[in-house]
Amino acid sequence: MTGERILAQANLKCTEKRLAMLDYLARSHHPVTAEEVAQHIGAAAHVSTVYRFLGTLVEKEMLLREIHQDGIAYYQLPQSRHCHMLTCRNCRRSVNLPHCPLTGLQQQLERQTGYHITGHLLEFTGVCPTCAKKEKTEKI
Amino acid sequence: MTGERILAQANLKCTEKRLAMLDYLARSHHPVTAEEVAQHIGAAAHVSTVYRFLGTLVEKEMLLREIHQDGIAYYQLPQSRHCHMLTCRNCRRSVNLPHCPLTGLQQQLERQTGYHITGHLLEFTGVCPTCAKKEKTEKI
DNA sequence: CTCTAAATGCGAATGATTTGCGTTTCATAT
DNA sequence: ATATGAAACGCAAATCATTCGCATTTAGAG
Repeated sequence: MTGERILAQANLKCTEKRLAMLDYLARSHHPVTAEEVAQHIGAAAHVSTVYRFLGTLVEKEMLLREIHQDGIAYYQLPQSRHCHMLTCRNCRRSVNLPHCPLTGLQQQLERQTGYHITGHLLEFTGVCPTCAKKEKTEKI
Repeated sequence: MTGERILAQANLKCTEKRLAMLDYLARSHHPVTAEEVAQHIGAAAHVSTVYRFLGTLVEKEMLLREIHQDGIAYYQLPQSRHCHMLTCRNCRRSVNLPHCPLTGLQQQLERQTGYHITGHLLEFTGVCPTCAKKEKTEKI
């Protein structure tokens, strides 16, 4: 969906900065931080502007926000296929799971609990092969 | 496991405050915040002391820390069966999943990525039946 | 009992995020 | 095209959980 369309649907004014932010979000195929958004858009925007805009979209349920285990909020446009991450606790490098393994479970859970489930967070933590090798070397 | 035993195994000195903290953790059958620990122990301890002690235990992998979607760290002693939560975004009331559905997936993921996976976080967000009813009423 | 390393308290520092407010810009009606 | 009110923006100060530095106290080995 194009940035103009998203803004119209959200009933928000169309500005250069907002289009740039949406463009960056659409381009990123993984969750990104507000800081990253602020840095990677051509039209420089103040961090507070970025936070405010992203927050507004989240309120309108047109953007997903998840707080990862590093304590930082990551944002992503809701795509047909969202993904989850496996992050190295040492170097923070992460790989994505190819697809979300929870869709079926979520439906089952809704039936069992009566909750209307609006989202979920799944994050794996571990040690990547490179760091595992390093740690082994250092211990000798 | 008793508090004395945990401290001995962690190679940490045995103090009144630490025993109180461990006691509280053992008594809580759900993840708790550092703030809660500080408030609910008889022997008053400074927050920084609580944070330091909990942090030390986490480092030694004798305590689990997970950052929830409210951005706050929750701690729990590792039990034979850990669980995950489904939290109402409105009233914060939560129900537990009966068991962790990720064990198999995690092993498969280790094979595929070469990462050594040390933990995971799974958290569902939704609206509980009570709040759903309320929201519907308010909209009329 | 003595002595040292570890534990504690306190306050200041940190870092992501939010907020208040004055200024600028969008977009709608004239 | 222009005026105008509302929304967006920039900036700096506030917030809040968490961490850190340092001086003081205490556990527990010898």
